Amino acid sequence: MASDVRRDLRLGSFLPYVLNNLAERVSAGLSGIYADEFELSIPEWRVLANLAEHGTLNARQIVEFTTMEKSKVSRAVNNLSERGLLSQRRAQGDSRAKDLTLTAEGKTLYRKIVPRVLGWERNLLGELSAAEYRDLMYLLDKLGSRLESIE
Amino acid sequence: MASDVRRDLRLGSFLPYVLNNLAERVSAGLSGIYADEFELSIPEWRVLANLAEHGTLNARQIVEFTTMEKSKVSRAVNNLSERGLLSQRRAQGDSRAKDLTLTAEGKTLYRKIVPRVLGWERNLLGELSAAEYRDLMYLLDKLGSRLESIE
DNA sequence: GGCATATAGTTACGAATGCAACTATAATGT
DNA sequence: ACATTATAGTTGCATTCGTAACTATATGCC
Repeated sequence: MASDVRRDLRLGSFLPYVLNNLAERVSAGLSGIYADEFELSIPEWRVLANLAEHGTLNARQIVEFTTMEKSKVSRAVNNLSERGLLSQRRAQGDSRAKDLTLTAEGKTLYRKIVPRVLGWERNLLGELSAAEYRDLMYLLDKLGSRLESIE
Repeated sequence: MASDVRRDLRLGSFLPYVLNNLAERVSAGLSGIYADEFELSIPEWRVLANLAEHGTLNARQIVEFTTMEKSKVSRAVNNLSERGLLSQRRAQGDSRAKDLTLTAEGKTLYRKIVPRVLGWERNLLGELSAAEYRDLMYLLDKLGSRLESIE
């Protein structure tokens, strides 16, 4: 209804602003773990985590999962590859694509990081009840799908 | 309780990951407006919006409100100043600091942008009820304060 | 088959970023 | 008053980033 239309902008209740502030601070806090302790950049960590979760992927699929730029993904993949954390192999059906898979070393590193980041998340969520957590994830998901349909 | 402790990481329900993905996509969508139509970078828009909302501020205060790097703020302020959108004046009590205020031109630009970004937000929030919106903001706020206390 | 178009991934290059060092001024302790 | 430490803001520099151009391969169409 028309009376609901806000005419002035209050940053404190402007969702994009609140969301971004929070996300950046969460990201900074968390990346303290994988940057300082495991020498992974944020893009590298995201590639590692997606490969650990989904198994073999190519770069395009990682782009889809993470919404990172394909050049960013390309560079992160190369860094991880040089460190021996993932292996690349030309895809069977399409020789433009490369199948990316974590090496044993990559999986081992991942398994070391997981409990640390889950612990950090648990600490962050400390004050939320299970119901609140569910609500939050539900609402964020809803916004995510909405965003897709916008464009 | 101990049985609640997750041992494996699922990115789709890992809050930092979900939050960041969403925030980045929201930011990208929104910045389409002030970048393409008004030639403002994200840091410039944030400085502009904070000055519009809070009146005169110095750079340190903008850093506090936005959690941006102070060098980022410094450069955004200089750009806006060169474009005549804000004016700087040495602070009365402290001659290290500069009081920053939007010029008439800055305020005019801001007033042009506000309805566009509010419209965009309204579209994004389309599917959320008022109660859901309240819950979401409440939960994000709660996480924000929690984050402060973590460090 | 052969040409046009689409896609996977890389890379060159200019712009933006973050950190640390720096200048200038203020506040504090003795 | 003087030395020490803290703070406001700027800037140099190396790194990271995003865009666009590029190579190579695949797909669709005639």
